[in-house]
Amino acid sequence: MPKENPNREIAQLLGEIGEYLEMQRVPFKPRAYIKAAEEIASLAEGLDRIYEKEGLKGLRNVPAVGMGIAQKIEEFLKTGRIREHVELKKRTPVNLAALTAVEGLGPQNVKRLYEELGIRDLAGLEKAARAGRIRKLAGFGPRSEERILAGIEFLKRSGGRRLLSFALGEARGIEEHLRSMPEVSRLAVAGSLRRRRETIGDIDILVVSRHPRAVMENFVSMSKVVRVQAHGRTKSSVKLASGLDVDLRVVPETSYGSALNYFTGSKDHNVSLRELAMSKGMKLNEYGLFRGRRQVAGRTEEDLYRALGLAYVEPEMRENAGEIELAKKDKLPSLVGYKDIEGDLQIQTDWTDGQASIEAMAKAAMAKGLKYIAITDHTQRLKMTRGLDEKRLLKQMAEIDRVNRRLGGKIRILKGSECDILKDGSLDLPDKALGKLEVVGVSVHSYFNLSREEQTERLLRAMRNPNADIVFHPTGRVIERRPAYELDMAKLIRGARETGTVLEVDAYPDRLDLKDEHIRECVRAGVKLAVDSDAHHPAHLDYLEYGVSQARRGWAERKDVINAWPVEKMLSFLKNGRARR
DNA sequence: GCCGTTTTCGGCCCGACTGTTTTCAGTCG
Repeated sequence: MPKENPNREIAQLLGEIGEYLEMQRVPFKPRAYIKAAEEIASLAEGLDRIYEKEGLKGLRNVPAVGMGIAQKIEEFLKTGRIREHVELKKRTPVNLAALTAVEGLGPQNVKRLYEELGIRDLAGLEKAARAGRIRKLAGFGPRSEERILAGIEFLKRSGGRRLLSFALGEARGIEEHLRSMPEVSRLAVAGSLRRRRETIGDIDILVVSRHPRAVMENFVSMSKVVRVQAHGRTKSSVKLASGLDVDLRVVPETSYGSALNYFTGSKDHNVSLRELAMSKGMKLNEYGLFRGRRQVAGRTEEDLYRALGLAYVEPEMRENAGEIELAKKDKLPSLVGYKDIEGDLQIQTDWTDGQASIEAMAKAAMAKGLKYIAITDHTQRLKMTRGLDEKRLLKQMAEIDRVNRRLGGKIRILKGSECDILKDGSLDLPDKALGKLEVVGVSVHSYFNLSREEQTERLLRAMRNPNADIVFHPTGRVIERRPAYELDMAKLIRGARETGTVLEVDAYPDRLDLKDEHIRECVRAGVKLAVDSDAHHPAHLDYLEYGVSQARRGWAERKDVINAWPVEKMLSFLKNGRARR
């Protein structure tokens, strides 16, 4: 298993320090630690590298990290531990992260459960709950005990988060169900789903209705609901058979915009908006933007942002990552749109491990409104996919010519390849063969465990090949299943810029590779992207949507995405790239 | 502990719901 940078572990330790301090009711400090932990967890670069390069000063440049926390990080990097964490843990020796991951269980309750029942971890918690010991504690009861058991069950089953694609499917089903009610006058899916995060913890749905009771009743009695966790007048919460939680909120029409904004998040984005509202002598909550008692905005999100002096911020950008500053200056990027994609540059067929013919894939793409696709089957080294050698590749090219003629120009099928990158960075087909293709993708399917230096050099060498146009799924990660191989991303992006190579945003639901933060770095560096479905079946062309979300989360505009361009412009860009190498 | 077009000191988002409470604490988003 490749070794990952220390960010995850440091984030966990700092987060636990925060929760321990909360346990002791220390004011304000807990939030500082927890905030720092969140920032670090989402940091692209390893803290070890930052510290190597710029020392304490570099660490302090990380958002939410000041002198105190920077020194704790330094301590960890030097000694492998943080003394304060060790001390706190000694006082309350529990597996804090695991216990507070149980829904409804926070630091205060963990403390009581430890002190009164000696519970230290999930196993102990489960045992005590099953034995009916928890309900005897003051402040707890049978319901809390039940909830704890259900929380443990969910953690065991799902690890807590699901893929975007999965959650989106569930959400759209519920959306359709509720929209069929005459009592529902407006409905929106909010939360991290609306921001299109790559994994989703729960589904948030917002409804405007004059008859909240009827909507709530219908919602909690849906057939997929296995448990009702809350059932109030304006808020209900259920668990679906799939294990996903769904929250439903009902608000009045006049609050729709502010509620949608509030429930879309992110939390950090909202906090910043509220602070901005306060600085302007107003107050923002889910019911509206208020000056004194008077509501000045909140019926729509647009009027809300306007009243705060901001340009409208697209949901995918609401991560408090600089978007508010840009919105103040009306300098937000104009994100690539879901309908901007003109072609798909990675498609497999039944020549290798795809399930449909070239023609069937082309027709499916036409039906989706695409103007061009590249057929990019695997190459010979990938034996299990019956990868193409030079001879079969030539045959396939002839077949593509035939299909193109048959389809009469209604869609253009480009000749391409997903050419394997060998261990030393050379490519799996001779240059002479690759030179005949219009779109050459290159990708890694072996030797995931090379050292960071070797892996980076391997990819750089592949990019220097005069025929390599695009690096497919550049980091190789599979969400929640396989971490990315070790890679110096900054170096790779520099290499892409120097060689004019395109980096892919692979839209396959469990890949989403590149990640949003890497996309942002590409955009900043002027490296172009290709958003591809990686389809192995006609239905997979729908995955393009997830790739576009990902690109939008990385602040990509149309000009950054080559397959959002007309085919001739796209091809001449690739040709220029080859000429530069 | 962090942070700064009110500030290097003095703030730090805000409301709903649950469970077990008789007025509220804990948790969540």
